[in-house]
Amino acid sequence: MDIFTKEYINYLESLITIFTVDKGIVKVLLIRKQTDPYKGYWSLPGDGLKNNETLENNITDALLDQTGLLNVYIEQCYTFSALNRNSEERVIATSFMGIVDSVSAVIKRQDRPNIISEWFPINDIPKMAYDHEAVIKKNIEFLKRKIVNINTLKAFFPSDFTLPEIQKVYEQILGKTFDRRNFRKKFVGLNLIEDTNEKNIGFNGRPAKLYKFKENIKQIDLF
Amino acid sequence: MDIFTKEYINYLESLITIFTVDKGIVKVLLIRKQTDPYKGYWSLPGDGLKNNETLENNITDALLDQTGLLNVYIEQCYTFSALNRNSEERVIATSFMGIVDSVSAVIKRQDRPNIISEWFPINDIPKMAYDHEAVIKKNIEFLKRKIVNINTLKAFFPSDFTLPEIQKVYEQILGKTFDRRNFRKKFVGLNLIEDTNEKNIGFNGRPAKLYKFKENIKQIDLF
DNA sequence: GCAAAAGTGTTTTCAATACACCCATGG
DNA sequence: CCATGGGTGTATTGAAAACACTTTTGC
Repeated sequence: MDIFTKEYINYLESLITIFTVDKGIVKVLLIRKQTDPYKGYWSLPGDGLKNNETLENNITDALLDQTGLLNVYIEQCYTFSALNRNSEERVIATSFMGIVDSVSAVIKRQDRPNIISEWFPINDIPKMAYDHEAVIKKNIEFLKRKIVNINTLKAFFPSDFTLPEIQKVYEQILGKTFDRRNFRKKFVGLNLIEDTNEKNIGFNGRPAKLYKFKENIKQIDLF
Repeated sequence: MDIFTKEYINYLESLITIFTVDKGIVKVLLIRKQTDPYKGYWSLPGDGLKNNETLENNITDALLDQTGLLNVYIEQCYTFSALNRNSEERVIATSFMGIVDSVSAVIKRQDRPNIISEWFPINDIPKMAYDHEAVIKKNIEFLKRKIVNINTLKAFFPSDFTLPEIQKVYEQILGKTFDRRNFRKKFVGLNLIEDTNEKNIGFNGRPAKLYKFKENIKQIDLF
């Protein structure tokens, strides 16, 4: 190949939309820009790609460095190559979608006072830097296709969960509502979960049963 | 950003798996490598990405230049960034999936005797250069998810088609068989196609009816 | 005891499946 | 007239949808 010349030099970055569910609300993790351009706007975690690392390593490292999140379930979504997507020089971005459970979501690094991060509900995204709003949208679309997969869902709920919780996650991501009885009937019928015989006390109303996913469930699509 | 330094310099290429259906067989377009490395092996069409073009423009141009194919339905699939995927220097590849109908598929450029291209059935792929076999696999998986979409299917059959033809395409890509009567019932029931009142003569057996897609059909998923 | 949210069962409806015979063409 | 492949209709099955009342907790 003769592509190792000046006009073929490109710069890449990885970006990630991390999802979690916080008290029943599906949220994404954003970082506040403290320098121009787009000072005060919000942005996705991510980093420039060095030529000795893979995109997957890069985004995993960036995530740990910027948010302290470890062992995050990630999937590659899309590569954005519009010439004007970055305001300065031309940078290509590969976006990822990530999921953390609500417990891991709170363990964020506090030793970086210059990194301000915050969880935002997916239908209440603040003003975003660069093309990051379009990136989030694309990644939400990706999640929409993936959430029907049992492993993707499991990333939200690695340990105990209630059926109403899971139903709410589906309803927010898929943008439609389900009948509680039919949802339960279908979900339990799939034989993927088991009752922990514990209850989700401390909330209004009758406490919901706590379930957990069985070990070694096979990869299937629900819905 | 401070990423515009030597260690952040990356080289990219686009690759595309073009699908078509030829006498009922789903095939992909490959190009024979005539120089080392991998001389005699087959490879996907594609090209290095200059820093003043988008991936989509790049792959469209490369396709026209290398195969003469124009107005191809394309969708981005995946970006491969393994350090050793290209045998020489490190090159990142973004793969696309493309579809052409059987009529357009034969119009290939003959003025490039040094480019040898050939259509191969998807279950009879020859020995591939670099990681292109893995790329094809990933792109076939992508097509598998996309073929249920009416617009993707339409790219295979922009004009007349028969129901047995479409059924065979589904069967090959999804890897399962359908009952002829049930397939027809469902497909016709979707109200997406209209009878052209012509027949597919010249083949063995009773000639199949020719249909065409209606104008302005809304984007839906079948199956 | 009242509000809030969760658990439970039955009926209906519609789509998916299974299945067998006849029809139109080429040779 | 025979081989080949395409077109058609019906009965069955199963999953999705619709729907109302009771139960458990917090306050």
